Amino acid sequence: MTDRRAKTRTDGPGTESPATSGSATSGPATSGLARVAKHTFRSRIADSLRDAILGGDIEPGSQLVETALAEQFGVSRGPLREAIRQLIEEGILKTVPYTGTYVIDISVGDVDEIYSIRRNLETFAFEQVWDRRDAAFRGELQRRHDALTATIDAGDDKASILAELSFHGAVYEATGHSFLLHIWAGLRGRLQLYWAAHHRAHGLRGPRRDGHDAYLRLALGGDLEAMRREIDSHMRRGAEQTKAFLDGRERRPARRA
Amino acid sequence: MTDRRAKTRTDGPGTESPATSGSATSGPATSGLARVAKHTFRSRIADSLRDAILGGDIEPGSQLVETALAEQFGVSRGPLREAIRQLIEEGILKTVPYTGTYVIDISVGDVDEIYSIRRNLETFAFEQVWDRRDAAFRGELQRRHDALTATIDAGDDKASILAELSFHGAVYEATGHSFLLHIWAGLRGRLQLYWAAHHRAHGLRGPRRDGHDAYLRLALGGDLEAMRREIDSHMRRGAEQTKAFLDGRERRPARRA
DNA sequence: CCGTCGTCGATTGTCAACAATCGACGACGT
DNA sequence: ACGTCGTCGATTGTTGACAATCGACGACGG
Repeated sequence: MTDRRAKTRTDGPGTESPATSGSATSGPATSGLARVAKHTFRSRIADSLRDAILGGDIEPGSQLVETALAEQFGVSRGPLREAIRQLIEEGILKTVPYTGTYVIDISVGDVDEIYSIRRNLETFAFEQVWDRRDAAFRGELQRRHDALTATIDAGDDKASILAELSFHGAVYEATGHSFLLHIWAGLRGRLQLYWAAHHRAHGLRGPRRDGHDAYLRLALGGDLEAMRREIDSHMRRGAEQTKAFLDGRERRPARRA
Repeated sequence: MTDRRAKTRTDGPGTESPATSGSATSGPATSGLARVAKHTFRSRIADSLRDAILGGDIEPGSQLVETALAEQFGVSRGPLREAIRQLIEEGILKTVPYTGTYVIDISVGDVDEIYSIRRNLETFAFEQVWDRRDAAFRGELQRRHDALTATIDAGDDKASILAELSFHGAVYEATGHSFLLHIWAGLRGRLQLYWAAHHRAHGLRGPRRDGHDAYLRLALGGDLEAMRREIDSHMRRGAEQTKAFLDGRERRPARRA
């Protein structure tokens, strides 16, 4: 169906060299020909299903039926099950043997975990990058911040979620730290899930047009300690905001440990 | 002939697979009755295959053939492929469509990444736990340190690897931070892979009988800043040691980008 | 009226066969 | 002798059918 999907997801550690424009690896000059995107059903199903879940098209906590999904995707259950297994390991699906597969349910306890670990890792990322912030990095950060502001001005909430994640992701990518990128992919998925649910429930996540101005200024500045404090407060605000939203929908109490 | 129930195949290397995972976390009051261990082939294959890889029974970089593995495990390729997909997402296998599935190859670049992120996360874990270190935590840490020393004295290198990982894992478990535990599982796998390769190549990883004495003393003490410094130096030493080993076996240069 | 148990539909788990693709070997032409 | 191309074996990708298990509904007996 939907071909040519921009594969923005950096999968496991050791895939390819991201942001660095290098490609100066020894050997034959890469003649500019893009690799021809091996089309295997499994990978496309995984991408498509992940987008549907993280984008909020499938309610958190709802059950996925293999036969129905397989027919919907137009494939057999084999590749579908492998895609499901992949998403389970990514942490956005859960399965109970012989019973069912469910989209993970979001809880306030998870929010604290996600934001606390995110504060730690984002600080770590800035420490790694701090003395290597070149013009390319600064330009990229500025560009993504502009894109974020543009989507907010346009009122496109769904795009603003992706833009904000892209903005924060810039630092992780700049580190060139593949394992860190792998962890960030997991964090990003959770955040996207929370925010999408928030958006679906309230319509808006909040104004926050200038929510990243200080963040950007300090990220481009020279005071690492101030940047640490900004990350700290930024995460604290984010966690409070997300938890407030989740507390408001206490329809279903803690159903999972 | 359709009766595959009777097959009592040797479930791969070692039957101690369900050892380390279960009883650590504080679950609901287990009323004495152990859960009946849903036996699904997929999960057992995944555990068994992971143990074989991380334990060093399968050479890093070698290819896994589905048909051969399936026959060896006595199951069909379906469950096997799902287990493989799971291990791929865990980061210890790689696959090239229509070509092959390979155990990840270890490289010196990865070691720097693993130890740098591990230093950061282990510090984070101690910060989280520091003011909540009760008698149970101290006892558990002491107990695991004793176990580690015992395995070293016994000359059981394979067990000492697991004991050291268990010792360090105590802090992560004490945080009760599920996402942090998830990340630690990935780190632990990599470390186990490195150390197993080291052991297979050199026979020993080094003396280090007192390598964790200072670590334990500070972890039980009252100076968090000193603990931070100890983690820092501990990781630095570990990274240097592992990298030195990997540099020594430069038989096969970078075979992949 | 209530508790217990058997039955049934739904869903996941597993299997064996078939198709698509890749890498290498060897024949062929120049 | 060398490069090129077709063929073949090996391996993974995909499929549809069959078996095992779970949860719920309803019959039955108290």
